[in-house]
Order: sequence, then C-alpha cells, then structure tokens
Amino acid sequence: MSEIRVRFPPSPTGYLHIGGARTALYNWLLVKKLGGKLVLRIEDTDEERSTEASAQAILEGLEWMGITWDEGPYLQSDFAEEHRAAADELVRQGKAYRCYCTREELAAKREAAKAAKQSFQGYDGSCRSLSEDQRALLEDQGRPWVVRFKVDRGEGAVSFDDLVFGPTEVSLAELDDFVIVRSNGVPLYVLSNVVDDHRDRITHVLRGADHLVNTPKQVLLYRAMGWEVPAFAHMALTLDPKKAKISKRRHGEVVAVQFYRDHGFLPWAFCNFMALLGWSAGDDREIYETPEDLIQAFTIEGMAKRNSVFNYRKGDPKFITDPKAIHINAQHLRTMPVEILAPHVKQQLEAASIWSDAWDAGGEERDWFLRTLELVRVRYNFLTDFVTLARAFFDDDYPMEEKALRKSLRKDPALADYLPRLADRLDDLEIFDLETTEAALRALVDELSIKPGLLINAARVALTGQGVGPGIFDVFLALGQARTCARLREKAPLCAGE
RNA sequence: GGCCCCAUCGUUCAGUGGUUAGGACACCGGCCUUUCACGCCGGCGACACGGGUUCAAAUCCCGUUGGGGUCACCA
Repeated sequence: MSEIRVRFPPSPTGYLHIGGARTALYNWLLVKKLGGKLVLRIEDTDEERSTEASAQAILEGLEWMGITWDEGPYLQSDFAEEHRAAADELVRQGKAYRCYCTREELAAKREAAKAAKQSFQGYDGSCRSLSEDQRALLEDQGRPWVVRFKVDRGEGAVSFDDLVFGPTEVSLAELDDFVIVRSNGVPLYVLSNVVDDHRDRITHVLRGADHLVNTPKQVLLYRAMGWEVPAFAHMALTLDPKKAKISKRRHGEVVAVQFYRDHGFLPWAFCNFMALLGWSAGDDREIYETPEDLIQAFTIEGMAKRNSVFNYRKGDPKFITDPKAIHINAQHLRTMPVEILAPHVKQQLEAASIWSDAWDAGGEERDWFLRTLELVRVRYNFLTDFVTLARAFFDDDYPMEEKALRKSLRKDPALADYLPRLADRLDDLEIFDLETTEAALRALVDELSIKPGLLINAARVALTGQGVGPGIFDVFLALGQARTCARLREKAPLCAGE
C-alpha cells in the first residue's frame, strides 16, 4: 500500500474554530496512526474575506494544539495557473463548456422553475448546445462567460464509498452542469480543490459532512481528468446546543481555539476533548494521557455518523464552556506528571510577573515548586487558576477575599489576638513539620478553649486570602515558618474589623 | 421546497437479535473533613413514534415525525 497522504485545507477567513480544529485533529490522528504525511494548504483563492492575519491565527491555533504537519503550508492561490489549465483541458476535451448566461437570466429561470413547481431548479444547459455561430456572436458581443462542467446524464449515477457514511450514490439527474470557472477567470473551489488534492497526491480526504453533497461533483471531475479518486471520509458536524452549525460569526470566541488557550486549557486536554466529540474507540475510555495513547486507539471506524452538540453554556458563570471540556482539562491538570505541568504553570506565572527563576533551577526551590503544584492542583480546573487561586503561594501580595474575611477572620474579634499568639507558637518550633505545627495549634486551641475550626479557618484566610484551600498544616509548610508567622501577625488587625 | 444524511439519559460515548440498556459530564443526596476540592457510595435520567420480520428487536426492513447538511460565478 502506498503512503497515506491527507490534508487540512482551511480557508483563512477568521480564527481557527472548533470545527476546523477537530477536522485538523482527526486528519493528524489518522496520519500518525497509519503513518503518512499531512499537508497543510491555505485555501485563499479569491475571497475578499481571506486575510494574512487569519492564516497566521490558524497556524498558531494548530501549533498550540500540537498538531504538526509534514508539508506546507501551501497557498492555493499559488496554483491558480494549474487550476485554469485543468479547466482549459476539460473544455478542450469537450467535457466542459463556456456558458454565457448572465446571473440575471439564471435567476429569472430559477424563479420560473420555482413558480412552475419544478423540482429541478439547477442550470438548464442552454449554452451546452450553442452552435458555432451563436457562440461567435456572443463572443463578439463581449459577453462574459463562465465554464461549466458537462454532466453526462447517461451514466445514471455517481457513487463513492465513504469511509464513514458507507456507499453513497447520487443520481446524475440531480446534478446540473455546475460552474468550475468564474466569469473573472478564477476557478471555483470544487475544481481547485480537486486539482490540488491530485497534485498533492492526497489518498484520503477527511473533511466535514457539509462537503458530502459536493463530493459527487468532485468524483466526476477526477474521472474527467483521468485521475485516481481518493478515499473520502466525512465527519459528522459539531452543532451548538440549539442544533445549529457552529460558526465563528454566530458563536464568537467560545468556539475559537484561542479562547481555550487564553482560559488556561492544556493543549492536549483540549485535543482529548475534541477527539471525543464524535469519536470513540468503542469502549468507555475518555482520558487519553498522551497523544500516543489516542493515536493508538484512533480509527476511522470509530467516527460517529450523527452530529454532536458542543454543549457550551452561554452566560453561565460556572461553566465557561462545555462542562465536559472543563472536566477533561481538570483531569489532566491533576493527574499528569507534575514535571510536565510545571512549564505550563511557569508560563502563567511569568505572564503575571510573579515567576521566580529559582523554581526552575533545580534543587530545593524547584522541589518546593513542584510540591506546591501537587498540593494545590487537585482543586483547579484551569492553568489560570495558578495565578489567581494559588497566588498567595507564589507572591506575598495577594488579594483578601471579602466573603472569606467576613466569614472567618471577623468571626470573632478575639482572633486579632489569637493569630499573633499562634504565630508565636509556630515561631518557637525547632522542627516545622506537619506534626509539630498541628500539635502547636491544637495546644493553643485547648488553652484558649475554642473550636479548632475557628483558628484554622481564620489562619487560612490570613495566609491565603481565601476561605478555601489545602489543609492548613499543608499551607503552613508550603509557606514556610517565616512567611507563615509574618502573615499571621500582619493580617491579625483585620480580625478587629479594620 | 428538492436531494442527501442522521436519530440511545439534558450533553457525550458504549451497546450491532436475547443486557436489570452501561460509562462519563451535569444535577441531587450521603460518606470523608478544619474549609473547598479530590476521592468513595447512592439517586435522578434515554432506546422519537407507528407498522412489520423474528421464538426474541435499541439493534434488521418500511413509513411517520424530528434534527442536520446542501441547493452560489464562498471555501
């Protein structure tokens, strides 16, 4: 069997959105699974909508996801000549022809057909049988023309075997003589795409099911050119909660890959989630620790035929996106090797200007950093949580949460006295560990005849600014003796309500 | 509307003739506990409908309904 070659051909009309990301991911998985090459092709032909910035954004999105390609990015516009040559060849062979009908004429005919309740409203083929004289006349008039592919109805039907949807057959009576070159001389997608895929020796076309209907036309084109038809695999679409097709226009940033990067998703967790939207290995597995795990499990057979819903919640403060996506991210966040998590957190801390190079250098500081990540990550969902929720561990300047202040610190004015006394006890400790700190705290609690929770919760708020977090003795150790005592004394006045 | 595709809990993914229809997320309880999480235990919750075929149907066939795709000189 010859080498598998697939392609991802985004049109640069905006950022990379989840539909495109999923298509790219599946192509990438397929190539990694079967061994082959992925070619990236920017389909920028025509379109006032295509922009350089968009192409750049798409590339960045792919890179962030960790999707690598083997060839390209090619620019479809660089091959315009080839596309035109293919059209010319088709005309030369009599498989395509110039059509001089204007849009207005066509529109009028469609209206008429509609009025007459005819089911077929495509092109009627009137220019197909133009005599040489008629043609010459129209040319002399300087009438603009498009090139139409001549659909040979005699064959009856076109068929192809879709790797996902199975054998597919479309009656040729349903197809009209479709346009392959615009009046401005620029070939259309349906043709360019075929020419490009042939030139790039694409063996498997894995794309969205929205392309299912123009596949027959493309099969006809391949055959007319005498080219081998690639295998097609169409993937069911991703819909929004209201079952509408996902689009950048309608859904905004929640469907942009960039959104997930900016909100603290791990690239791989995002891929893991995307892969599960419309695919499964046939078992109940959901977490794939590494790309290798997923690649191994991936099969085209596992791709679903039915559309899936990307269940994002608009305006829900608890779920910024599909809850499952958040869950998968959280799973990876707290189970992945901490050494691999570290660089991601570093990036976040650096961006927030609270990073210290010592945490990267090895030795004690490095160990502390990793231990601290281990300590806090279990309750986090996003990488961004490390700069917000975990801030007190990495920086002495941390915000005091109003609610926690009220509930724990100001619960009893006497805490203004208790906290410094706790600091004194902790200061006196020769050995500062889980056992000694707990013993010290409990001893104080006993002497004061108060509930442990009163002091513990107040200490947590004083130390971290938050009412929630790791066990208090773990916090003591993570902060260290000096910082713990200093903060307890520093924040004590807050208990009195200042 | 024509043509095409699809149809299992709210979402997602299993289940391809015989299952108490399973897992995950979400939701609701409980346990754990100094808080919040994690974890553990439990609950809620689906085969769209109607006909067939069969001893037996979520699984096969037909129809209906519902949803989606597409009908461009966009890609």
